[in-house]
Amino acid sequence: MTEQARRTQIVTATIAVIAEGGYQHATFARIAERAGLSSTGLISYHFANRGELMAQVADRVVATIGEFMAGRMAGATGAADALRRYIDGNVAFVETHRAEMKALLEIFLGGAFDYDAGHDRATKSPVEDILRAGQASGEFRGFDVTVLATMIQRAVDGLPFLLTDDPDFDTRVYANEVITAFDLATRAAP
Amino acid sequence: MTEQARRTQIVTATIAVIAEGGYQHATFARIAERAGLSSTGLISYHFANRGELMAQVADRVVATIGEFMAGRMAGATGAADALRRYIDGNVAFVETHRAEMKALLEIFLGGAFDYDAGHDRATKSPVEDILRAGQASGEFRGFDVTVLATMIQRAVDGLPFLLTDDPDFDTRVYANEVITAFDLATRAAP
Amino acid sequence: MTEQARRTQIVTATIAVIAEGGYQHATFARIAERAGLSSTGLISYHFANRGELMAQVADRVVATIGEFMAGRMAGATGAADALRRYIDGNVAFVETHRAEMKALLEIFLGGAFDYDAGHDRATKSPVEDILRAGQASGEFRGFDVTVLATMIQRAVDGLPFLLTDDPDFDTRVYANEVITAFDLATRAAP
Amino acid sequence: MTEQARRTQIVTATIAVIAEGGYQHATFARIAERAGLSSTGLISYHFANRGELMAQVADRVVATIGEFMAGRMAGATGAADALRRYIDGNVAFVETHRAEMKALLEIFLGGAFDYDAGHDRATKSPVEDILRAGQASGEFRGFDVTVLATMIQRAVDGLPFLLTDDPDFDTRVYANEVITAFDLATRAAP
DNA sequence: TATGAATGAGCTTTCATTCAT
DNA sequence: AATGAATGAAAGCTCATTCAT
Repeated sequence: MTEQARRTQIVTATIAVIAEGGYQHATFARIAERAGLSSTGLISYHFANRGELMAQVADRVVATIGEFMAGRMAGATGAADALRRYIDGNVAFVETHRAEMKALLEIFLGGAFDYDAGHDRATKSPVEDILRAGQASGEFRGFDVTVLATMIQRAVDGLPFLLTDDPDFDTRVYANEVITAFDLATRAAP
Repeated sequence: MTEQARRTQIVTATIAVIAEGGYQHATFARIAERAGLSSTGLISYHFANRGELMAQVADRVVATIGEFMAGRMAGATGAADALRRYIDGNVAFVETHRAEMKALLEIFLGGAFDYDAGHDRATKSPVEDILRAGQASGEFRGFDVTVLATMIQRAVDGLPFLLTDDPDFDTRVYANEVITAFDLATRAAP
Repeated sequence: MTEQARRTQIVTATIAVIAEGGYQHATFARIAERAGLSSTGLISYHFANRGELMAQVADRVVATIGEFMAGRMAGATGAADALRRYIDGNVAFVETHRAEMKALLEIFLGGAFDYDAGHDRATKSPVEDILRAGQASGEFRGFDVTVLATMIQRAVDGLPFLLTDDPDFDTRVYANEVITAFDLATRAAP
Repeated sequence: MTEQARRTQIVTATIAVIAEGGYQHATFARIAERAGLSSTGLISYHFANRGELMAQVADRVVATIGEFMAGRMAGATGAADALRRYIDGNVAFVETHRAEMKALLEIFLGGAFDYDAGHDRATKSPVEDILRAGQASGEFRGFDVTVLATMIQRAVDGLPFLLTDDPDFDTRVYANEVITAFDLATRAAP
């Protein structure tokens, strides 16, 4: 088996284990079992330490989101439309990649792992870019970009937790309500 | 030293340790060291197990928030005003109780501890009550209450994380921006 | 409360706790709770250490057995009759003092406590005396006294274990069978 | 070192430690020290928990007894002869496997470990089978099988304790006396 | 590249015992 | 004589990581 394939396999197993039992529950033993590995030593062989494995998991999910969102954002007709697409796309991603999203949030919140800087750069920046563009074009009013970006990102990231409580919650309702709310909250006065 | 005083002291030390290093980092050894205890056995002596200690920490913070917010909410002139006070009060609480708030969020997100039911009842319900009242009085438009309540709570809970990244961020700006945004997002069309 | 009364109370509680949960389960905390004491320190105050407490428990039960058996053995008409009374008396004691007997055996078998010397002197010797007397009088055949005494004592001590497995086992059947068996096994050839 | 060899080594060390100091004394630390292991974690690595280790010890000794006794019982010419061989075989086993036998008895009597069901099935049943066969063939008289089986098993199991008190006691004398006694106690009237 | 046994630090928890009051 | 908080050693167990093969 090639090195790359092995790493991919381990990362995939890690995502599954985290999504099912949380960050704390995701021990090397459980990941190895899920991946069908013969030894936990194999994980250490391919990743320098636990932190690197978790970073790779985060990277993979962030990359997957990036690809997914790129298709969703393409052809946006303006900042308001872009924001709408951003929210809708993120919710759509959660619908189809619930485990990945859960794993990503668990890793960020789960402990010693300090990935926040990278996270922010990877996830908050696009929203801030949209917001700034909308203010420049006059579509959006003059709010604090950091605060609104935080609010939007947290609204979007809140869906997996809501789904954990109520797995049958209608994600389309969630998307539409969040889109409407931030449309009202950001648009420039007429 | 009286039992109650000791328990209080241990809970206080636990809050500090969690706020600094996160839930996972908060081992009995570190809590004991921070509290100046002679052994971790003293923690077990006063709390049945780790879960009970964390539950006590959560209870204390929730109670503190409750008292604080009761004073802030008193005299609200309507749903819109109540929502404004709710957001402003929560932010004000974070300003003065940064460690407590961080600890509370860490415990909820941090692992095996299943306090979610209580948390929701204690924190989401008040917001939902305000939103429903505003819809009934005609102050608010006809949004989905669960979604908006989730958004508001997550916006408020996001501040401690933002402060972790940038400890000097202006919390008044945060409060005002969130208040304005949700005022726009919830108010009924004229 | 007088010192003697307190010691008696603690010994009584210890017997009850051991009989219910075994030697290992009988911690100072559980004994104190059962006795209604305010602190485990009170046990340490009245007994030098755990070993002394257990020795006192054993002493008390042995003394109780001794008194009980003295009445049963009085008026024996010979060695065979004495042996019959010994077995019957021991079984009768177990019937009426199941907890005490269980506690005694638990202590002997339960651990670091080395009470065997005293136990043997207190419990095996009487049987050996009977057997020797029977051989001297010609009632018993010429067996090894130590071995037969061991067999008899172990047969008698086996009842509590049999009762633990099957609490409804008929103790009278047990007594009569053991009496008959050792009558046959010890009597001199005609 | 292979897993099986390590498990065997740990079981062997556990038998030695129990035989010397009793069940309670046999902590992971002492077992590891006796086996020359680097840490107690190695025991946990090979056995799920303390109970499983003790069960393995019991299983090993029971299996060893079984093999030993199978050779001894083969070719028995009747129930009386089988009983003689059973007693003699058990005593012979104790002669050559004193530590194993002590360990087995300690584990059964030593505490939380509930192996009784298996023990009874493994050790009491064979005796009961012999007794029932002897009653059916007319070799034995009409006693209660459960009681006599208990007596015989306890007589046999008593030898290790007698040897603990007096290590030089002649085991052949013990075997012959027990055989004679139960021969007299069980045989049918002429 | 993979194995799997081994390591050792660290975890929570239990407990008899001590001691100031 | 009694209290009850405190102590500290020891327990079983978990886990990421190492290493010889």
